[in-house]
Amino acid sequence: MSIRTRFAPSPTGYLHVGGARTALFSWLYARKHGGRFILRIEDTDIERSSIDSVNAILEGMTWLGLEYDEGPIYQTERFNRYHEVLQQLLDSGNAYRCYCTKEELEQMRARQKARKEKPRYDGRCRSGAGPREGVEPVIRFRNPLEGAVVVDDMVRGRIVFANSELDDLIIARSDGTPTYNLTVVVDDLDMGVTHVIRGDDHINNTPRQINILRALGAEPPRYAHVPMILGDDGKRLSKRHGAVSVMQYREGGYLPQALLNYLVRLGWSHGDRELFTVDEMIELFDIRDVNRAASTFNSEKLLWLNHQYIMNSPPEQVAHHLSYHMGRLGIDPADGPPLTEVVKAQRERTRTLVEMARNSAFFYREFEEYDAKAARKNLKPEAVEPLGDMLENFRTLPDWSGEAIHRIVRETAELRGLKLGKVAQPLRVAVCGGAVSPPIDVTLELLGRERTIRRMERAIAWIAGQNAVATQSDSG
RNA sequence: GCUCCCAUCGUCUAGUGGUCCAGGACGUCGCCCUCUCACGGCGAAAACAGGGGUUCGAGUCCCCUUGGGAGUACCA
Repeated sequence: MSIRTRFAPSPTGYLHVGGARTALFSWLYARKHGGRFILRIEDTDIERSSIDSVNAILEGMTWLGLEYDEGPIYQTERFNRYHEVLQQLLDSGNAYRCYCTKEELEQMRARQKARKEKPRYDGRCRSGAGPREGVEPVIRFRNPLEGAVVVDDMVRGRIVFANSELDDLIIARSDGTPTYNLTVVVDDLDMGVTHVIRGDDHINNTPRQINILRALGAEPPRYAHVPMILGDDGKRLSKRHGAVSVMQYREGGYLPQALLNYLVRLGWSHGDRELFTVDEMIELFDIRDVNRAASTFNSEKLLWLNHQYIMNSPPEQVAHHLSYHMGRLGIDPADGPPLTEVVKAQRERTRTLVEMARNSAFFYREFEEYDAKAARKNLKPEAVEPLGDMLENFRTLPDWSGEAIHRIVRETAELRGLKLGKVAQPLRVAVCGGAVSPPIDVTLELLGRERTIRRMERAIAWIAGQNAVATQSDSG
């Protein structure tokens, strides 16, 4: 039998990293076994679902490259089917109408809690309650009273639930709409899902779903409950923990590959390996190797991984993603050196694309002003002469190459009896505005002769200006 | 409260009864390289939650305690 997995988010917010990892695991499992991966949108809670959320989820999946083979399937389009199953359950006696009011149920729960019991429906309508005026009934599933449900979970092993712990859950609201536990069961059944891979917050729902499945005369799929991802405070990851939306990582300058690699290693490992291409993940991943314990999201390690991918991915690929961030800064890459060259020059010193874009802006447009600290330290009167020397040489340099530029910088230092840093640093600040850039020869080569000369002149003038101000205030 | 799940360095993890005075990675701290920032190289500190068993032998199996998490909805 060919394997079919699914990712079934409810569209009540963006795609967050926890959901993305669950989706990744499902996707990998299907890919590894040559099966199919289905995307299903669980939007039966009309109050809380939104089209914006659907789009946000789709956008996140696309950016990560988790393409689905079927779907998206919307549960709201399957109401006829759910009603059919509901009727079937009613007819077979596996479900019944319940006329208890919300108030009654709340009181029941309050009393149970006061007695330190587990709050649950006591089954008062189970043996055939008659209609009550002004009460639209809900439909409840008639859960077996005795016996146990055994789940052989692919990551947890065997879990046993006593039916006596379960109550008769609501499978249709009083407005007739089906609830989650019914729709998952029907959908997984209809869609031929063979492996349900989901967060372990669903473990407690599993025995109920299995009971419904059995009442329908179906065999349950295999289950794999993967652990949750916790925030820095040890609590379940949520919107309170800041950047948890997948798309926020795009904005933050992360490569989708890096996020995927980080996510797959959270709860799964293959010996001592840290870096996996997507193809390697598909080859090596096994749901049985997934950890049982919850893990904490560590932004520092993600940053390191992102840097690894920036350094080791093909420059063209990095450049492609970088152009998005250049665009966000209002920069047109046509106004300067090729982006792939910038990537090669910057990749070792920037851990995110946002950083790379920001630190490379000077290649494409003038910077507003010098970094105060860098200027104070390097653009001093004693820098004027070496800068002037180099400027003259640069004007007449026959070939504007890194080697030639490097030779001039080195010779200037030797001629003036200065350490290389004393010459290179002022030059760096002059052309890029700050104290940090790629090696000076690489920087100048990419920047081009025109811009280099203009900025050196500007720096020399600026130093003179500073000097004049200082002299003035001295005499005043 | 009740039910279920979980427990190796700060974090992610390796480890499936002996080869573990516990290995790797991130981070941290030294040193080296160096025109800045980095990259890179070398090195260091850092963990089997506690207690009982089982066994010749336990991080590895069992039980209890403790600590965390989830569920307990006419949410998914």
